[in-house]
Amino acid sequence: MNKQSTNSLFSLDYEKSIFNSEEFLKNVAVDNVIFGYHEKELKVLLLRPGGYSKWTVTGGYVKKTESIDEAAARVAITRTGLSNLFFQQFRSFGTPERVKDPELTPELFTERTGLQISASHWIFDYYVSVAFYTLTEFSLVTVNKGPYDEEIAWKAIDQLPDLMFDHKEIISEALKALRIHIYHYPVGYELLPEKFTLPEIHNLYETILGKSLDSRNFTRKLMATGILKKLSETRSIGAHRSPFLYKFDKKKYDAALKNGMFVAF
Amino acid sequence: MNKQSTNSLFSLDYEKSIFNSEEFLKNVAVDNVIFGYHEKELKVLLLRPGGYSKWTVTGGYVKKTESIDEAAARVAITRTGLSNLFFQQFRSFGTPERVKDPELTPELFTERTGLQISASHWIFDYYVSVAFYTLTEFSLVTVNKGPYDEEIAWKAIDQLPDLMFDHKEIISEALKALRIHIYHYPVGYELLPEKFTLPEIHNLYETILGKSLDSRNFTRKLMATGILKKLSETRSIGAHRSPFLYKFDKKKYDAALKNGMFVAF
DNA sequence: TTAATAGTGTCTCTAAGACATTATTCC
DNA sequence: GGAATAATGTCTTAGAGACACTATTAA
Repeated sequence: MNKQSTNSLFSLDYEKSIFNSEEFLKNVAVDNVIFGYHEKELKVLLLRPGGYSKWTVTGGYVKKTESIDEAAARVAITRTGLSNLFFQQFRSFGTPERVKDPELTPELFTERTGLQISASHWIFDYYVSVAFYTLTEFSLVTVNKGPYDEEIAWKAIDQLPDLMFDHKEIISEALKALRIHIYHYPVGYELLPEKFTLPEIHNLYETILGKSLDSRNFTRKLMATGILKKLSETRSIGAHRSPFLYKFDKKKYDAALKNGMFVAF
Repeated sequence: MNKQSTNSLFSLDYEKSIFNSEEFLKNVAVDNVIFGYHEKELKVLLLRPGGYSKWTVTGGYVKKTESIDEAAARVAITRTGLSNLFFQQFRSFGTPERVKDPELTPELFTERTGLQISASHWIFDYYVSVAFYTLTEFSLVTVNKGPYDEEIAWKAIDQLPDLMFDHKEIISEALKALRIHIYHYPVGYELLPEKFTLPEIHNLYETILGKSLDSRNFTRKLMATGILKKLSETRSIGAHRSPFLYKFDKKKYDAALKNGMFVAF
């Protein structure tokens, strides 16, 4: 669990080529706030680039041949190794001040990477971040560092370290968007095992919403959506009554994802 | 009403300079879907560039010194002459296919504008549009054509002409976003005269939502939000009972804009 | 039997939705 | 008086929210 590697999805040459190649759109990037859930904890995947004291959310540039959605998916796959994660665009951020940081100057950039890049290069202009959030079960993930990253780690959303640029605001807006999302769409398919218990999904909702929910009302309302199927199996959890297992009714789940639903928790 | 002019906010030299200057961010633009309401009609402000058969929503590039919000506001001010309009970012659009149009090729571009621009220039790469919508009362507006625009006009949202690129989808998403917005925030300050009647705001809501609302329930729910103040004056409307005039309670209106509210119409 | 957790039913109260009559104005 | 529009009250019903007891398991 919580494995970490610097893997072959990254190469130094590849990263270096970004700044000079004609492969990428200029002045645009995607940021992807990767939320990880595991046993009542909601965390976010953060990086600390080498030589910096501050952390960043995962992100990347957009290739001229791919859409912004594809770029966000590529970021998630590169960092987590998992494809087909649920992700959602929620806002774009763009102000001239947003990429100003005393630790990121052309001089320090050169010092850090060994690359000679003119101070008038477009990467020192401000860029617009199209921001997404992604949901995953973090115990399934082997996180991948890039060559310029000193650390990559899951951080609890209520104990965030110092963040670079406006990334604190981006995370806070991502969480707001997720909390609105959860009232209008089903959540959980990527966050729970295939078979799970009512207390497990109850905990998931409480964790994401950051508040406790009455179990009787929660169950009544969740079952009323029709997205769950009760199985006849139970899970043994020691010296306690064994909870029943449930599965998502994938057809109804997908229909609810597409058409929306409303549950007032 | 519905005036039109080519005014000094535009100049040909200025427009030409966009493509070569270092003043703008590359591969990013803002699109601003300007909705205009007047007497039970919801319209959108569209342009038809000279030499094209298709129409576009208003938009523009982003200066390196301004935020995307400022760019969207600048677009609205330039086109309508009005400042302080309500506007809202709702989504960003970015796929390699989105700016492909058989009428927009480097050759045709040169033919149309007389500008020699290399086919590898960044304006022929795809760009990401950060999309906003703006609300205004269209009888107050004097619309402004740019030097490359052959026509500018308000078009009813259910009778849109052929639109360039993905602008049909952008308008459709803007309308969806506006309809969700109207359930969570007050709407009307920029769309109604200072003093207005209940039937007038009732029509506004019916027009935006595209459905009829029971007047008794509508009044009850709208008054329950507290954003309206009933005046003792009435408006004379001919051989009918004179409706009372109302004003927005600006303090409560702004608080509701900031904190959100919920009204299920 | 005890300790821990799972599972579930009922009451109250608010508010959404459906619905029709009276009031005002001017001709 | 008639024609047009404004204004408003009540009933029903669905569901949100508050609340507590019984069932199961294994030590």
